[in-house]
Amino acid sequence: MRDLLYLKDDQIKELIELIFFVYRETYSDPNNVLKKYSFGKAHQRVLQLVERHENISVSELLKKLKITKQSLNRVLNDLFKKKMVLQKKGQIDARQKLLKLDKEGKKLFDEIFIFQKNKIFQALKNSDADSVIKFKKVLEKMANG
Amino acid sequence: MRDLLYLKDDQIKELIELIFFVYRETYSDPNNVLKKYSFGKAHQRVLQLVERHENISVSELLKKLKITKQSLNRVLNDLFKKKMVLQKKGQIDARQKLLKLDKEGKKLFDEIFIFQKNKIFQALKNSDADSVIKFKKVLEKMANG
DNA sequence: TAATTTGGTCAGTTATATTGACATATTAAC
DNA sequence: GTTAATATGTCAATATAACTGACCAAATTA
Repeated sequence: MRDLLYLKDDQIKELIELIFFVYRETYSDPNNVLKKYSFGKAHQRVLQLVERHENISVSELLKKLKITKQSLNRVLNDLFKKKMVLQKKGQIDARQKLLKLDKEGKKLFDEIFIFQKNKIFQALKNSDADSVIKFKKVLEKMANG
Repeated sequence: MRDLLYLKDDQIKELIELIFFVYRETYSDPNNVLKKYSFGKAHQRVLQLVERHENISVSELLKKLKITKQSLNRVLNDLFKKKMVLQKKGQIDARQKLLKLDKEGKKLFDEIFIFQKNKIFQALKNSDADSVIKFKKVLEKMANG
């Protein structure tokens, strides 16, 4: 393991702690919004991934979420029932189910997004563009386990 | 809400997605290590917080974790039984139980830390110091919900 | 003394995940 | 054209980490 001389153990431990807090704050339920539909964090994550990746297939979604299809299916069926997500057959491969947000899903996504955006803006209002861009680049490097 | 002109909605959505992935990757590895003691992520988080904040009280721990004391107590009792965490009465306030890592806890913490450190080094080996420092500063701003 | 804080505990419930087994339709390979 | 692999779905049982609500004891503060 090559050493990063500017990164001491204590700083790494701090980083690890911070990542937990930031994750939790970013995803800390826009609770009241989700509870209206008896949805939880699992539904929120699916909504967000489907929004970001329109026409994503179930198996691609599974790879991103790293959960079992049984778990995903429970959540997905909830979302279908409440008209949040639409499915259509894949045109190239008819076995695939391609997913995208339905009207209700877009509404709910936006409602959640407003909370998150607000929170991020509050946090970053005094940060310069360079910092935020570098922040995102480092995040990208760390995201691909 | 003041606008951050350099941050478009799509970039914020990307950020939110990345934060999820980074959290998961940072906290996912040490599973085999934890399973040896039938511990889970909940135990890991307590270990890490107690390591970072020696002599933390139960109520401070609760504030950081944002879970109920019933949840924490289950985890904490597991850790006591396996000699991972030590408690001592607060000297100023005898109601308080101050927590720190026991010998076994230090060993387990280190085992987990090696995984996480390795992963972070892999991710950041081509990043300059400035990026990583700015990354951490932005994280700090975002961590205080 | 009375109220508050710190911590613990019992019991029941919910949300999200797991494993394993099995089923169906579609596509790819031989 | 049969066989194998892929994409998806479903039933059932289990685990984990959280929750709510009720209640208790000891120590500190007002």
